[in-house]
Amino acid sequence: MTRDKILHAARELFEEKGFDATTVRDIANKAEVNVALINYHFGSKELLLTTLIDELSNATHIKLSDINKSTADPVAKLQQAMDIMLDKTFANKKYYQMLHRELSTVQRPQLNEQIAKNLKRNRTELRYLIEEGQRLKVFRDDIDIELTLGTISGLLHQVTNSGLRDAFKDNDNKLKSRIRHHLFDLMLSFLKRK
Amino acid sequence: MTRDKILHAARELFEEKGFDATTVRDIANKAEVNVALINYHFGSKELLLTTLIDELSNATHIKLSDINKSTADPVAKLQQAMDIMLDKTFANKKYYQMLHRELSTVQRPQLNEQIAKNLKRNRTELRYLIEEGQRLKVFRDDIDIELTLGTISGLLHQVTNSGLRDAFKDNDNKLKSRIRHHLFDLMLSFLKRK
DNA sequence: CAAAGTTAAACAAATGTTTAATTTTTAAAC
DNA sequence: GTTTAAAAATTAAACATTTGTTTAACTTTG
Repeated sequence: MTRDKILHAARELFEEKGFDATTVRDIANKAEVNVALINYHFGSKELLLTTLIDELSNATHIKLSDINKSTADPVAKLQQAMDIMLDKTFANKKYYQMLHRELSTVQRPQLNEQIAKNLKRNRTELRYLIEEGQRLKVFRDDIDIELTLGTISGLLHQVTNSGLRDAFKDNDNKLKSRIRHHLFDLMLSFLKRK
Repeated sequence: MTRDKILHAARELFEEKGFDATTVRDIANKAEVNVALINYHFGSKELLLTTLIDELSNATHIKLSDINKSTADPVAKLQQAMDIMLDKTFANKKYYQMLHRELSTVQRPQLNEQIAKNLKRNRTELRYLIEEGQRLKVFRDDIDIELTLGTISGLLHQVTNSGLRDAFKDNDNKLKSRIRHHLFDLMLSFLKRK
């Protein structure tokens, strides 16, 4: 189907080169369809991107709510959550790269809203998980939760955006287990009551 | 001087809207000079950016080498270093935002090299500081240094790129001291030997 | 007067989008 | 099952802007 061919080609190009650097003709060529079909099916290049993100937001969503429902202890829950986040992040590295790249621009403000809302969902669940750990007196309660969440997403951002150039000599699996270990170590030595 | 007027206008526009979204005519208008003068003085729009970053790299460089030379204990040194990094980061927020925005694109690879080299200087000094703390048996030596550095720069990246939207309701000074406190707390509970 | 600096205009290429014509698909009528 | 007409999809071409850059004439400076 034409619509899907366009979406597929657009995803690859937006993820690879970014929205601005990708022309509608690039997309049309890769999808092997006529240029005009992009505007015919999506209205505009920008609406193509919004549609794409909308459709991918569910597929890439990091679902932590199940963990919150379980009765495991806070430490185990946090580890599960971080594992899932790591998996999703690595599985959709290019996609997150694209989101952050687009988020860093100031044009298209409503698209920024869309992306920010998208990324925010994970934070809410993770915050809840930490707060629960605090209520159960397992985690310290004299910490800055917002910045704790920022620490985690900051590190994951480094993963997706190759801020870790040197560490990136490793292959993905090796790197993932390194980050996993570091993140557990870091967060637990910070969060756990002494 | 024309050259400086252009550089000054270019900095403001690149920091605000980004390189691609800024046109040479934007720059010429803001600098109140003729468009052709940009190419006359700098050769091209891209060379204008490289020149700008070159000239700013010294002004914005986070100089940690003095700290490394001192004889203070590792904890104090680390705190000093993080203080300086925080100050520089806040003082040049828009500038770092621009660097990371540009770094996230894949066009202009040699410019990426330039920026990466620029950002890397800080990491080297900080790594040395931590390694020294390890030699003095003050810091743990079973940690992943590369990812520890990534954690710090990841958090600072969140600062410059408003990944901390919610926390950003605070003014800069309030936010800076929050981050300072969090960073000290986080890093010391992670790094210090028990 | 020669070199450097400045100007307005033109240039060439690329961009997202629209148009108008043509083909294909859909679905109802026979 | 075939016909038929409206709707949907596709096409090539054109369109209107915008872009960074160059040119050629000029003014200013040393």
